[in-house]
Amino acid sequence: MNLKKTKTREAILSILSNSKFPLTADEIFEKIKSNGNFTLSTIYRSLFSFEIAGIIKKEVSTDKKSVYSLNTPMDKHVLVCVKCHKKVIISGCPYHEANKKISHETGFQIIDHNTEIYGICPECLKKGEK
Amino acid sequence: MNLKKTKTREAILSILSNSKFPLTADEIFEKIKSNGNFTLSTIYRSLFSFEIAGIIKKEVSTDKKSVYSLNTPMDKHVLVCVKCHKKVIISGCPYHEANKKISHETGFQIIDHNTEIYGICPECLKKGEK
DNA sequence: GTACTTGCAAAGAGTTTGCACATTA
DNA sequence: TAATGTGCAAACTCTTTGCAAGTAC
Repeated sequence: MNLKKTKTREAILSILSNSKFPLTADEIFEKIKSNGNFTLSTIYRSLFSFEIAGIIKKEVSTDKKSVYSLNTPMDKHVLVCVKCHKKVIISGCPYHEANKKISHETGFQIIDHNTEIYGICPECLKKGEK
Repeated sequence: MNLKKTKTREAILSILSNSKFPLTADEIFEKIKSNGNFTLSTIYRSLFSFEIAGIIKKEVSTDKKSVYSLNTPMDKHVLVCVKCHKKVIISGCPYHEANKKISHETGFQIIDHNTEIYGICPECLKKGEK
C-alpha cells in the first residue's frame, strides 16, 4: 500500500494544508481544476487513500457533505458563529475532564468525539450592541 | 401553515415518541409500512413539516443519513458504540462547565452545540475481554 | 514490469420534487 | 370548498465503482 506521488495528490495536499477549515471534495476540485486535468472521482479516490493512510480525516458536515482536512487530531472542536459563519478552531480538548466522568458513569470506553459549538463571535456581539 | 392530522403523521409521531433514539426516514418507514399504505416521500414531507413547526429536529448521523427525533433540546449528547452501534443518550449537558470556560477564553457567546461521542459500550468491552 | 492511479461514464444511496388525485378542517 | 397532504415516478446531489489506459517507482 504505497502512496505514489502524483500531480493530483500534491495539489490536494497543498490545498488542504493551506486551508484553515475542512473542505469538501468539490471545493478542492474547484480550487485545483484550473491547474490541470483533474477529475472529481480521482479526488475522491485520493482522499480515500489519504484517509486510510491516516494523512487526512473525513468528517460529515451539517449539510451532509463529507469534508476533509489534514489529520491534526487536536483540532476537533470548532466554534461556529451563527451570524457571520466564521469558524474558530479550539486547540486542545475542553471536554477531556467531562468525558472521563461520562465514561465512569456509563461504562463506555470513550475513543473519540466530534463537536460543533454554535455561538456568536465577539465581533458580531459588538455589532449587535450598537 | 396549519398542520393537518393524518394517519401517516400520527404514525410517525407515535414512532418517534416511542423511540429512545433518533431514527432515519427509512427506519420510520419500515416500522409503519405494515400498518397502512405509506410512502417514503410522504414521510420525508411530513418530517419536513414537523421540523419547520419545531416539533422534531433533524440531525446528520456519521453515516450521512438524516435522523429525526422529537425536539427535546436537552437530549443532544449521544454515546455511540463503535462495535454494536448502540446509541445511548446522555441526559443533561456534561459540557456545561467546559463551555463556560470556552466562552470566557474566546469571547464567543455560546448558544448551542452538538456532540457525538464514540466509544465501546460495556457489553462490547466484556466480549472483547473473552 | 508491476503495482498503483486516473479518466470516463455509469451506478448507487438518500432525499426531493412535479403532478394529479385525495383528504382534512 | 380551500388549503393541505399523498402516491407515484422521475430527478437530483454527493459519492462510489468497473474498466481500460496511463504513470510512478
